[in-house]
Amino acid sequence: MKIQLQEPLSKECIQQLRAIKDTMELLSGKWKIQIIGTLLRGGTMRFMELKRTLNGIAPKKLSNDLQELELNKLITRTVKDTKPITVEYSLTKHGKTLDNLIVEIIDWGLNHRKEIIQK
Amino acid sequence: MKIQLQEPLSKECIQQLRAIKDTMELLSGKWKIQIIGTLLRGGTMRFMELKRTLNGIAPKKLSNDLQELELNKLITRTVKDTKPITVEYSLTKHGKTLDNLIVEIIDWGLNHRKEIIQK
DNA sequence: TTTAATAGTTTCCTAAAGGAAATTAGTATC
DNA sequence: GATACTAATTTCCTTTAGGAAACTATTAAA
Repeated sequence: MKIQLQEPLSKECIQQLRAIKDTMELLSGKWKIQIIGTLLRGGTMRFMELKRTLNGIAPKKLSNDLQELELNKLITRTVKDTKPITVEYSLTKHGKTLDNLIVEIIDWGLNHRKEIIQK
Repeated sequence: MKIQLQEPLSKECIQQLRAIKDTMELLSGKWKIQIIGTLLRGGTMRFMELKRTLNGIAPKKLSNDLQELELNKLITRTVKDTKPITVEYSLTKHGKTLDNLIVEIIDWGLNHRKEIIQK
């Protein structure tokens, strides 16, 4: 019988696991990446514009997700003093840094579908 | 009053949204990326080895997630005919293509933590 | 004055994710 | 014969995610 001693994980490794957790908690769920991707394409958009483009999202969900993304400094929310009030959402500089990651996610997903289906 | 006509999303855009969905469904959850990341570092590993390294995972969860990853051709499961049975898990070639993506996720997460905390 | 658009919030419900603890079954050591 | 290690599976439970529908409040057009 072999007793396997466990080396404790290195600090670097623990940091990396935490980084994965941070990123995935932010991006997990059905809508968040779609919201960010839509804003990447569309620039500044209003609530109803987002709601229409993200076909099928419930207003509660959109509202909640936007709040969470704002808390994390990925988007800004600006209330315009127009006649019927309008609210504009756009990505922050920090939010735009998700561009590369989203491209990777898309590329991997496209390739994965090929891999799974045709073999 | 302006009526905003909606152009239907382009085929390319629909494909991209589907690719995001595919990738995120596969990687979402508390443990899957950690399992893949661990196998990327550790090469071939046994069930109990994984369980010890992924500090805190319930055996049921590990078992379920491994099955799901195997179904998606990201890992292989090999039963060894040893005295107490051993089972080895390792990444497929396809599974290893997640390397880049995971690096991006880690890098973004590290940077995000700086961005949020110190400002 | 009814209708519609603005941007949400509230309530209620279902489904999925995930954890804890016990169990299984084969083999091997004490 | 009791204990322990292998790799799970089973049962039960709580938490979280997310959807549907109704509602609020303001403004403006028909």
